[in-house]
Amino acid sequence: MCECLYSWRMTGKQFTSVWIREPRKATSPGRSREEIVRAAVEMLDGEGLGGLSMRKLGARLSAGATSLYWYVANKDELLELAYDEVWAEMTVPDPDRVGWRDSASALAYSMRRVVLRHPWSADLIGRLPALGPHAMGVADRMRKMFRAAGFTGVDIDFANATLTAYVFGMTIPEIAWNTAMGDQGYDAGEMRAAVAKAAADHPDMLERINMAGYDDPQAMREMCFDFGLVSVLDGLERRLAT
Amino acid sequence: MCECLYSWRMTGKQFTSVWIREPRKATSPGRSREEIVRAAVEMLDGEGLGGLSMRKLGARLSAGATSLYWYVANKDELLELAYDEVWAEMTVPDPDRVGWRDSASALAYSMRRVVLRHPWSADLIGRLPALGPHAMGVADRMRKMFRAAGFTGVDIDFANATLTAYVFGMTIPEIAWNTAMGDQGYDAGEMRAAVAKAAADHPDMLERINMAGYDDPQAMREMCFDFGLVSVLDGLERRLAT
DNA sequence: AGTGAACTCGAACACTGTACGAGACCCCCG
DNA sequence: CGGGGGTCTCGTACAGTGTTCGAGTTCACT
Repeated sequence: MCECLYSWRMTGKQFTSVWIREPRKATSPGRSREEIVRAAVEMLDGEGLGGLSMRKLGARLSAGATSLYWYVANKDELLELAYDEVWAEMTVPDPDRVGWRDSASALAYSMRRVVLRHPWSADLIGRLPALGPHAMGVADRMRKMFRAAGFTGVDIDFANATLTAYVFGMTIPEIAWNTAMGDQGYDAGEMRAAVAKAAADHPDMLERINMAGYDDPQAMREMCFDFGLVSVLDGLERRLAT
Repeated sequence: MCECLYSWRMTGKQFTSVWIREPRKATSPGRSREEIVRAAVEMLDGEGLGGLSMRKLGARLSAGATSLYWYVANKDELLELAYDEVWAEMTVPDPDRVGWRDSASALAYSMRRVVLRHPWSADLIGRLPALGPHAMGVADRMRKMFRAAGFTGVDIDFANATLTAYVFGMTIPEIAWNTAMGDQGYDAGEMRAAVAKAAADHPDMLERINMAGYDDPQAMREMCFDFGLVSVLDGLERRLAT
């Protein structure tokens, strides 16, 4: 499963990001950066992170592989651009209308849904800088939300980081699981047996595996997410009390 | 920054893991699987995930590149093996002696430290199945811990997942930041200016960037981690009250 | 008509993981 | 002593990857 491989190129480059570099003067020709990013997102949605290659993306746009490099400096830069599109789909309800807790809760669920919808983004979260306009927008609204809740100073950012860490920390493995299982049909019994084998030395773990609910992991994970979210929000609320 | 690239091979393979497959009969020749994994971990520690290639690893062991495939089916499998070594370094104090809360807290800090020590593992967390003996051991001890705390049934696993999600969700971006900054000297002022540019449209975000503490991100992140951890543990404690 | 910028892209480079098959070693059995 | 036959090594080759380079094309404007 999880047939993945990564690589960090170790070129000692400067800290850069598409959002920081001076953008190329827009000239709106036939091909545009927007069009390229859109096609990239489609390709990523359809084939996953490994399914996107510059050559294939070029072919999809009826262009030579290396033509894209006119609009985009890097593949990484392209990924940054695509990544920001994902943030555009996350919604933060107005805390002044629904209260900060409901707002935070809705945001958490929105984040989870969006990432599940674009599984490739899970591999980018926390690894690519989220400095794009959409990511900034979400961060900004989150700050307002936690400020409305009563947090002040650095605590606003701490609360922010805590909630984000929880949501993504919970969702990332969920996606890995989904894609591993989604490749071919998922057989609960077979799966259980496989994991049981790995847990053979730990009777306590075996008990867990044989527990009710293991057969419907979808529902289980939803319950788990909610349990954790309520806990995190309770914990944050407690910070406000003192 | 973050000059990374990933790829998911899309071969529709079966769900497998080193820990599930029947292991090759051990014959202890000159080269051994243990030795290979040890060398791989060293290489990963030194050069990061992208610094490990089968050819280079082979060269380090004075072996041909493809010789390793006798001991290891895949690069992924090798990574699974290396990954499990990381779990071996995480410690869970006995909850019966120090109480579940201190035990959980110490574990969280231990996890963070270990992952920071092996930054490459952050790219594997939640993506590779953690079914190795060491990962199982930690999971087992965590179950005991939360059971000792008073959780029952699925709540044990929910609490487990919540804490893990928080710790890793907090630590993963921390590492991305570290490696991006570590490549060359980190200049606080320059960095601040760069991010400020990205946040130009959000005065609230700018306020954050100009806040005290932004110059010592190391200390800041430690405080942040603690803030979130206390919140999460408070939230979990609250689940016990009802 | 000429100039220079905007843009395209084929070829090449240096990598990657890994399948395959030929060979080397060595132990054991006849 | 003469072979198997398993264990193990590894050179070669293949199909990819991101990216650089430089030559070529198109086109608007002077």
